[in-house]
Amino acid sequence: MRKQAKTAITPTRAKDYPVWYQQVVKASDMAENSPVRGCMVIKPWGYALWENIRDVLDNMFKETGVKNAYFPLFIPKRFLEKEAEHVEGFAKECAVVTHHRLEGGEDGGLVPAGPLEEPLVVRPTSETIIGESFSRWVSSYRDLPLLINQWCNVVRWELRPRIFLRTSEFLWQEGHTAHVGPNEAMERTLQMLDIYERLAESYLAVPVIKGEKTVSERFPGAVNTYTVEAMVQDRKALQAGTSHFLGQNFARASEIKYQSTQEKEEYAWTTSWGVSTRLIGAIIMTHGDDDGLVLPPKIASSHIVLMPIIKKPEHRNAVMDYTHALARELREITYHQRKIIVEIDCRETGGRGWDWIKKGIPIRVEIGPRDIAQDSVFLGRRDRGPSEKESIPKGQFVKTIVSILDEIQKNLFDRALRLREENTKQIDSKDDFYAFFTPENSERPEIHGGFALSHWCGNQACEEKIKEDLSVTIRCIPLDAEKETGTCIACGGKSPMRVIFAKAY
RNA sequence: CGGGGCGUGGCGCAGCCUGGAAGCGCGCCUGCUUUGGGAGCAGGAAGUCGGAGGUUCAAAUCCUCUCGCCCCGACCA
Repeated sequence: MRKQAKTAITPTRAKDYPVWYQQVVKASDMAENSPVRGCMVIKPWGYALWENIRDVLDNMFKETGVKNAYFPLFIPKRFLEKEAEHVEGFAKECAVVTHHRLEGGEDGGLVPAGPLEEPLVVRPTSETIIGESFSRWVSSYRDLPLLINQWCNVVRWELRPRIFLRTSEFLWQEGHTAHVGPNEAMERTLQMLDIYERLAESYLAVPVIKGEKTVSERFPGAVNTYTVEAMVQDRKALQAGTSHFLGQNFARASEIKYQSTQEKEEYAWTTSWGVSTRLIGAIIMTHGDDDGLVLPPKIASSHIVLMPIIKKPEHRNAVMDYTHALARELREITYHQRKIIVEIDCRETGGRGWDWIKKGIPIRVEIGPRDIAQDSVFLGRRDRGPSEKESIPKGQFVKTIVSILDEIQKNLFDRALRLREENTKQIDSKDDFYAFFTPENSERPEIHGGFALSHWCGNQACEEKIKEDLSVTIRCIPLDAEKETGTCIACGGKSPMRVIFAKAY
């Protein structure tokens, strides 16, 4: 009967997922590209998400004894050269500062002058410079464990940037700890992984799988790398956080030594762990729909927008008073350690409701004279269709707002989990495996594939072969994987367990 | 950096092949009208057609170079 249902975002996810993603970022007013390729301007609506993620994590870290500190942006080049694998891993993507001054050039422009004696590298990660500090801070077993975190930006020169997912500069937190022994360090590594899981699942409503990375996917210089992997709506894997057991590699490189109770000099055992603004990309791709962003209430930039409906001037005062009174009432309510954030949108245009849908605000409330007469509000929820709105008594709304938000939060998680489960397959035959990861339309690949739980013999060559053939990699070896013998999907050799294969961001 | 696609008001697009006064939809501003759930009518503001050269009487349109964005590949949180 009606013209086809319009979506607020074109193209839709099914039509062109990458372009859809960019349109959501734009339409939700979260961020924009900067004049510098690969960098982004994070606007208030996007930055608020980061602040909320930061607050949640920061508290969790501190509950486990971690302290915040700040280390310099610039790292002397020789520091990066200390750990061989580390050098190799990061050398290709480092920004290097070689001068400390600009001088007037011939054509009125500026030219770099004052060359530095030793070039400075803009931190791609801070293991080396923090290691240098740690080496001076640690001398006795009594100084351990040393538990430090910093919130900062880092730079990794990216060839193919994607806003929030892979930018040349991004914001993150990097935790660095030093311990007396391997067990304690490993325990910390996994403890932080648990925190990332908790952040992802109970705050971002993003289901994740904890696992260990294979050798080829490991952090350069690490002994083990652990990850939380999410599946986003085009069924690709997204690494949402990593935690590394560094063994004594960096302690050796940076001379982090302590005297043990036996009066022996020992190298410390270290860890590092981080999550970045990439998480915002994970939120967009996990929950967003064809009408735009969908924000999980627990970390939403704002929770509710109130939209007064004023058709006749004589109603104005009554409607505005009612709206402001409701806003005051709502702002007193605490939702998971945060006061509820209420927006009031007084624009008198029809499209404003859609602006808020595109921004992903969990709850929209329309308030007009008729509602006021019944002392009720007209409510729209972002986990439901744009026109599935209902009138409910104001008192009830205020009383149940927390549980409504919780319900939305839960619905988003359940929906995301269902998507992952529906697209996770145990695959044992090589043909099925190749078919699973091959689109029907190779020109314009449709959304296909997912997570394949398949056997792998542990041989790097097999992993490499799959990657070459299909651009599919082992996302992780799940920590809770059951021991189950089988045959390797690539070579047919013996395999002790299933791992997760997927295309990845 | 290699292959493919695309850059036209804030957003989405047409026009380009065949050169001849910059258009459409949404949004924005003003006014009037209007069951309260993506309103209607009328008027209006806003673009050096990504940038630089060139061909031409005339370039959004043809040619060359360049920059940016998206996809595929190499690299990666």
